[in-house]
Amino acid sequence: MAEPRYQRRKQDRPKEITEAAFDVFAEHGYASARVEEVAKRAGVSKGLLYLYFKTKEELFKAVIRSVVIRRLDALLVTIETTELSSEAFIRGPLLEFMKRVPGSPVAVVIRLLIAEGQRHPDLVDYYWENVVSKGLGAIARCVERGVERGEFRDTAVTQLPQLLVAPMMVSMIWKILFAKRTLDTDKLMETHIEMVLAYIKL
Amino acid sequence: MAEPRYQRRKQDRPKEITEAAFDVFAEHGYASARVEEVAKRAGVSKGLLYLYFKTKEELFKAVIRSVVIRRLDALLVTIETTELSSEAFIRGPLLEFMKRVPGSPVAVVIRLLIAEGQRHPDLVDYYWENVVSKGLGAIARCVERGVERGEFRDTAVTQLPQLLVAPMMVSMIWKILFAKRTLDTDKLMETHIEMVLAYIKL
Amino acid sequence: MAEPRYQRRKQDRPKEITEAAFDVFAEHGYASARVEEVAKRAGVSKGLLYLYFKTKEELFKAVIRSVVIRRLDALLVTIETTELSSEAFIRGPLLEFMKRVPGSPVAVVIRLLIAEGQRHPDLVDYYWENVVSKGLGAIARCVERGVERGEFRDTAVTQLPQLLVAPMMVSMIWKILFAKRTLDTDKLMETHIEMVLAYIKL
Amino acid sequence: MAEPRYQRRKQDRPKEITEAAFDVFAEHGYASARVEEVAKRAGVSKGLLYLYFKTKEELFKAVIRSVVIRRLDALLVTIETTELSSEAFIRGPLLEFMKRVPGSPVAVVIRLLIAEGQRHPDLVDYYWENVVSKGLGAIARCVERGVERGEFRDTAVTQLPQLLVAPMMVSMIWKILFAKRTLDTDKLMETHIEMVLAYIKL
DNA sequence: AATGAATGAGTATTCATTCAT
DNA sequence: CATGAATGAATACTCATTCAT
Repeated sequence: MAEPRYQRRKQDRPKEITEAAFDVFAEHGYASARVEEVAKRAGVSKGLLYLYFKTKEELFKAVIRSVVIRRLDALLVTIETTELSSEAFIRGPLLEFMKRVPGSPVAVVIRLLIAEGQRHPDLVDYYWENVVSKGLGAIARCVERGVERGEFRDTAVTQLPQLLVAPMMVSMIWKILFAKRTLDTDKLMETHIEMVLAYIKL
Repeated sequence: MAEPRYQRRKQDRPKEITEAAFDVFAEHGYASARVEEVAKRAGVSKGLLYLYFKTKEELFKAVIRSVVIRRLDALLVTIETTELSSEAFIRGPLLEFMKRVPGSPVAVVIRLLIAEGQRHPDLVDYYWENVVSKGLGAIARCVERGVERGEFRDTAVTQLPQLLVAPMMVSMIWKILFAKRTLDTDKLMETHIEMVLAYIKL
Repeated sequence: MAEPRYQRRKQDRPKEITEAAFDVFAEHGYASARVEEVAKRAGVSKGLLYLYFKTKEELFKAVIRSVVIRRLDALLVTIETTELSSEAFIRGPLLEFMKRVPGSPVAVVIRLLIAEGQRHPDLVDYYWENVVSKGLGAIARCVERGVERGEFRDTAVTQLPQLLVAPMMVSMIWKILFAKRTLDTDKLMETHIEMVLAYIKL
Repeated sequence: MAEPRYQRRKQDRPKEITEAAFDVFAEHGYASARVEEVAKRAGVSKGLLYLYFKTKEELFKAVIRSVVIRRLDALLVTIETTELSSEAFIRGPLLEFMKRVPGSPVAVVIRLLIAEGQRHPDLVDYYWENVVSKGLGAIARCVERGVERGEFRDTAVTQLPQLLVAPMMVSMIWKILFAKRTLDTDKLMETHIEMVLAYIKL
């Protein structure tokens, strides 16, 4: 009767909890987030929460990790397998991806990492390995391939993929801090990409 | 030779305290910073600290403000009064300034604001008015002048000075989070400026 | 044989705590009472205490209220339903009641109210409505009935029931302040009642 | 030029301080009164205050004592030397005196004693010896004299002078606690005296 | 004598974590 | 597994008192 639901919930518990935790951390930051509030929002008792996550810190790490994994992989695969020219890829899928990031949970994670990173170096390492280094590596390879194919000049951009994503970072910070001051972040990123391409195209 | 327990330095106290507080907040963030440690580092009793700052929050705000004011004004004045061409100014003083920021206390303040901004909107407003809006405004005017003088094309950059400072933001975040992964932030900014100038120059 | 550290007595806790708190407030007054001592006497951790009472002030109010409610109602009912003559009632149940008050917890509450009333006007209001105004009202009605029945003259006593309870107040204050100086408070009240009755009887 | 004032102030300092302290204690009670506020209101530095009174408690005691002494003596002398009959004295000077008390500083002192008495037994002793026992003794003697002179019957009132002052106590407590509920305290005391006299007169 | 900056012990309150049920 | 009552260490803030000036 009600059992299937019960079964299902049991399976989903960790996810339900990290999702509730994500919201709470997003709202209050790590230090000011209450474990109790996480439990309440997850519809779970405090005790049960501690059954799944040994400490608040564990929970925090789980939250960061759970958000991180998803999104990126699709992009990475596309980069490796795409048949588009590098320019087309940058103008298309990459720009699209960058536009989505500042409003996504990733922005929250970045904020949490900036705030708490110093006290959780392993988390930063994790994030570095799974997101930043992978992401930047993929972009670098995309540019490289453009160079190899004779689309692009060989410029510092090949070594510094950060140059491509910089406006995404700015947009993210802007949304976090200055939400009430409008900024056309799409335009920002489009123009930036334009600029970069003008600079590197042969 | 014992240090005097009493010192009576009403004039210097606020600065001594905010400086100690800056260090502590920089290390731990707002929530995890202990008032007692601030006092200890300032070589002062907890009680005295509360004589100068009514609450921990007040102290935090004083710290943010004390860091903010200084640096920027010199640059702004230079922008308004310089006899350099816009290009020369951007390549010279502005780039220099941008290179210095990521390693300066401003980076710490940014980090604190990103972490705590949501709970201290007045602080964000303060920062916006005194730093961001002023700074971006000055850069925008510099570009504008370049356009007026026939140095530059009229591009989106005129409306989006964020495009110029984006790599500075990236460098800052990088230093905060990934200090141990080297990144040639100077090269990053130089290349970026190169790119922008190539894009906007007639 | 070690006492269990955990007890789980949600039902009884509030009463256990307010009772301990009553003792502590009685001994030290509000301001000098330490929450920690209340907890200790209640055999409870400080944290638990705050689970039941949001603040020390809340606890204080709960204590006052918990003492107030009880005692009076029986008397009030008796006054309304008694078949005794007013004189017999005053000489009997009322006098008995008055004799008991100065040694009862009510005396403590009065002391606390006198001490702290100014800073807790709502508590004074509460006490006024639930005790003083009810009690004086009932006594007034008792006298009035005596007048209606032709037992008593219509004197100022009808309007000023305080005249009947005055020696109870004196006895209370005396016990609070001058416990070590003996005073036959029973005799005091008996004589007083005698005096009043002599004055109002036809 | 300004010297005389300086001299004068020096003489008056203790009085100025205790007067300021009286106000502050009256407003906040002992525990919640700030020494700093006393100093400020006395127009004196905290340090100087501690030159005159070793501790807050000393200051408190000085305040209590300073208020106590005055008023009573005049009455006592009058009682001993009056040529009025006892009845006339009670109806006249004594009643007048009683009427003045509830609105006088004495009421404040009583409140402070009720609140703090337990922790300052010596103060209670002091008050007992200098005020209560003297005052009640004098009233008792007045009644006694009435008995000796054949004005009054020999009743319990002779032994329990509290019976005469009871409504004064009630009025005092009333003003302290229920200031906003009107009570004709003069009428209360007049009627009471009437009652007592009717009871004890031959 | 006079000041008020400085001290530090003391206290209410919070919250991650535990554990009897 | 699940609960939430219970714990207690941690921490911001206060205020009587001291003492260099």
